[in-house]
Amino acid sequence: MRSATDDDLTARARIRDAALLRFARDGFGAGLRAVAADAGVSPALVLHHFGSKDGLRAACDAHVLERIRLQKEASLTTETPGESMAHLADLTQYGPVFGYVVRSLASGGELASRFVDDMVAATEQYLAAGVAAGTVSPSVDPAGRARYLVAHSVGLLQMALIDAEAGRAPSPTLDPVAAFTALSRWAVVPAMELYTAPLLTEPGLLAAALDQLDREEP
Amino acid sequence: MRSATDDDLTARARIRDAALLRFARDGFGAGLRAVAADAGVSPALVLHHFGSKDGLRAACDAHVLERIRLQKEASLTTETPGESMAHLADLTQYGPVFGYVVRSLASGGELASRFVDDMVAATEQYLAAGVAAGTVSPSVDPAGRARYLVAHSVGLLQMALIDAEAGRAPSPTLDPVAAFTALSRWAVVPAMELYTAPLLTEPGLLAAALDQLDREEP
DNA sequence: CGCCCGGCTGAACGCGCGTTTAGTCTGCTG
DNA sequence: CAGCAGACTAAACGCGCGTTCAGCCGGGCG
Repeated sequence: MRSATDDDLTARARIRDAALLRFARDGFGAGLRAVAADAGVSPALVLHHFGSKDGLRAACDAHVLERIRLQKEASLTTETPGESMAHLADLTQYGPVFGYVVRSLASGGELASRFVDDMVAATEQYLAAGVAAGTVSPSVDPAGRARYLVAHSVGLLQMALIDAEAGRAPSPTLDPVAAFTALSRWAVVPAMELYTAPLLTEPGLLAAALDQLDREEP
Repeated sequence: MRSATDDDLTARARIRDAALLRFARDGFGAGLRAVAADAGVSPALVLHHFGSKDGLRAACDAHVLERIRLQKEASLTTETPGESMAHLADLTQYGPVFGYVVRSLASGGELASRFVDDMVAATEQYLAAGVAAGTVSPSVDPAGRARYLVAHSVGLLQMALIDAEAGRAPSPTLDPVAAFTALSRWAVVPAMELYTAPLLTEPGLLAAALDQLDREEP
C-alpha cells in the first residue's frame, strides 16, 4: 500500500498519514491492522510508536490541529482576507485533513469541539470585519450569531455525509472537492437568498425573543 | 434491567425498545449482549426474533419510521398547524425515538436519509403555508430553501451532540428536553435575528449567484 | 393423552480486535 | 571491537463480538 512518494517520510509519519486517511474514510472503528497495512508496516509498529489506538487517534488530532494552527498563522501574517478565502476554498491542499475533520465532526471527540470553537472564533472575527466594512449587518449577539452560522456549516457537511452514504452525492471524506462542488450547486442560491432578504416578514420576532429571554433570566 | 411498566410488552417489543435506547445513548457500536441485558433476556433471543444485529437495527428503523408516519398522519387529519407545532415542541412524548433519530443523523444509514427527506418535504409544506399566509417570504427555490433550513437543524443537533460529549451541554440522545432548552437558550436570538433582518447588506448577491448558476449549466 | 411448535436459554464457536512479548536487525557510540 | 538503543517484526494472548446449536419448557391442538 505504500506509494513511492511515501518513501521519504519516516515510518511514524507514514502511519499517521495512513491513519488519517483510514479514519476519514471508514470512521474511527477502522482496525489497527488496516492502518498498518496501508502504511506498509506491521501492526505492532503502530503501537510501538503511538502506544495504543487512542494514542494514534490523539496523534492524528494533534497533527490536524497543528496544521490548522499553521494555516491560521500564515493567513494572519502573510495574506489578505481575499487570499485567505481563496485558500479555504481550495480543498485539495488539505488532503486527508479535511476528510478527517468531517469524520470527527460526525463522531464527536475532543478535536470536534476544539475545531468548532476555532471556527466560531474565526467566524466572529470575519463577521466583525464585515460589519466594519459595511457588508455585514451588526448583531445584537455577535458570538451567538457566529456559533449559529458555524452550526449551519456543520449541518451542511453532515447532510453531505448522509447523502453520500445513501449514494446520492460524492462523499466529503472521500472526495472533498467533488462533494463541495455538488453542495454548492444546490446550496448557494438558498444561502444567498436567506442572507440577503428576511425569511420571516414579521420584524418584531427578534424583539419578542429578546423579551422572552429577559423575562426568563433577568 | 426490566422495569415494571415493561412487563405488559412482548419480549420482542421490549428488546426493540431496549435497542432503541442503547443505540441512542451509546451509538450503533453497542453490543447485542448489552441490549439483551437491558431487555432482561438472553442474547440468543435477540437473534431469534431479529435474525441478526442488522435485522435488529432495521426493525428499530422501521419502528421509528412508523411512529413518524403515524404522527404525521395524525397531525394532517386531526390537528391545526398550531397544535402540530406544540406537539413537535413537546419532546417527552417521543421517548427514545428522538434520541435514536439524532444518533442516526450522526451515524448515517438509511433512516437518516429518509428522515431528512421527510423533514425537507414537511418544511417545504410549512413554508408554502407561511408564504400563503404572508408570514414567510416567497423563494426563488422553495425546495432548495427547505433543504437548506433542514441542514441548519441537523447542524444544531450535531453541535449539541459534540458539546454534550465535551461535557459542555446536556446530550440530545440522553436528555432531549434538557438539550433542547439549553439549545434554545443561545440559539433563538441569533435565529430570529438572522430570519428577520438580512445578514448581508449587498442585495445583488442572490442575482449574482443565480447568474453564475445559469452560466455554468444553461 | 401425545405431540408439536414457538418462545426461550446456556454453552459454545470462530473471528477480529487491541495489545503483549520475545526477539532480530541495524547503526551508532565508547 | 563490544555493546547498547531504537526501529521493527512474528507470534501469540485474552477478550468481546456476532452468531450457531442443541435442547428445555409450556400451551394449544388433533
